[in-house]
Amino acid sequence: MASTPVPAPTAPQAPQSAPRPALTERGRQKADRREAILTAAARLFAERGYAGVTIEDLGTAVGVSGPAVYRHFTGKSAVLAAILEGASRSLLDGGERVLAEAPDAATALRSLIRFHVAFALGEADVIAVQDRELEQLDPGVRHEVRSLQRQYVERWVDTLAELRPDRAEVELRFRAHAAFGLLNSTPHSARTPGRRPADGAVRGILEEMAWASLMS
Amino acid sequence: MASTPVPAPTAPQAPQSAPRPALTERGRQKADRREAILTAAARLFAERGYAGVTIEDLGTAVGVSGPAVYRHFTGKSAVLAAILEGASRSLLDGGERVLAEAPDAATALRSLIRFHVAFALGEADVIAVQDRELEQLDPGVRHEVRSLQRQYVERWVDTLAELRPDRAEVELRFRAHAAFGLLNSTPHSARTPGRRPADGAVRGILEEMAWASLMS
DNA sequence: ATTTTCGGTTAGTGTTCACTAACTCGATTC
DNA sequence: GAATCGAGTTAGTGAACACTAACCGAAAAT
Repeated sequence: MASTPVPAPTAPQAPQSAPRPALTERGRQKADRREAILTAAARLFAERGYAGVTIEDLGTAVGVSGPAVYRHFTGKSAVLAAILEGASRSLLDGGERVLAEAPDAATALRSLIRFHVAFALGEADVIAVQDRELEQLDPGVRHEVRSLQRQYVERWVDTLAELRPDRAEVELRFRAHAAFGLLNSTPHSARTPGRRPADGAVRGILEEMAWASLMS
Repeated sequence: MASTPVPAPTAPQAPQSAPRPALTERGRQKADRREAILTAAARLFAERGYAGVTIEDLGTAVGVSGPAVYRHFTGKSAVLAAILEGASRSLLDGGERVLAEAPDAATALRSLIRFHVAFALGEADVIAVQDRELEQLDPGVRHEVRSLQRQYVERWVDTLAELRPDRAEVELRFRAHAAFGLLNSTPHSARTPGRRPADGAVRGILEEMAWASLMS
């Protein structure tokens, strides 16, 4: 299983509302800081939970203090929203990119699994947050994120349906969710370091387990 | 796969410190209320997260209000501690009971899976909390819970090692964790109701997926 | 060179919330 | 039957924290 190349997980990008890309010095520094806040926030939210992190923590983590964060986000929940929207958009985009290149359903499923494993290993913090803190979102954003997640799941379900037309869609959807649970377990094991196979091996094992569980 | 009977998940029980079981009226009512608080707390913590639930919420959920909870627990974190200690103890006890009766490793693994599926489906709230809120515990209790969880995992690893002596222990441990991720995904799907196979089917599918992923 | 913009600062402000104090009243004990 | 106990109540109290106000100074625009 060293065939189809998998696109690297895209960095979460500002959803819309880039009022001025601004090639100016300040504009670039601002974008960098925003990105730094998002990365630090993902790590902190993953470690201590959304409610366990203060705005002050967020600022301190990137070397500014407290209310400076409000120059980049309208509030604490907007930081969470940006993380989760970015994650679900990256997953959906990546999934679609992967499917567009797959010649048949079996390859498609293999590629989806490879892509998702790469994402879960590369963005463990984001995955952990996405799993845990969906409920903390404002209703509007929550609906948006749920919609993106649903679309991503449907790509898996469609692919599985080609491979196992004998099975009901509702079963395939349930199996896809269970497989996500399996693949997204890496942040958990990552929090218990040391007791884990080498990084290269982890990829292969997860891919094997996911395939076996889905097709069993 | 309708053979070995699986013991029902034990209700989480008071860890130690039962200063007086007290067959008196008041004693029984107090125990009932304590139990009611734990059940309600598990549901609320699962829904809104530990930090998203107030002591007032806990009281209201069982028909008393606010500070009455302190008659049963020394504080909010003690409620979480009781839930997580109960859960990890139930899992370990159940796992050991199941292993004691298994004639061979293959049956043992099948029984472990059946037991864990039953627990995850029956105590979805507790499972969700155990997955998400471990970090919120006071260090002492956290260490205790981690130790119990570790012992439970080791039962799985030992069983797997008999079936797959060719594989390194560290891989088997990683696989066990991934399988837990798969099995513990049910609270997630449970939060998205309707879109899920009938309860009877869910059991079988999860058991099949877990077995396939572990033995692949 | 002057004005404007804006990402940063420190110092509040109002609210939420865990926990405590003081008391009440029925069940338990003597 | 009187004394005690203890699970409940309501009314604080203090701390943490999201967010705002007012100001500052350098980069950007004119």
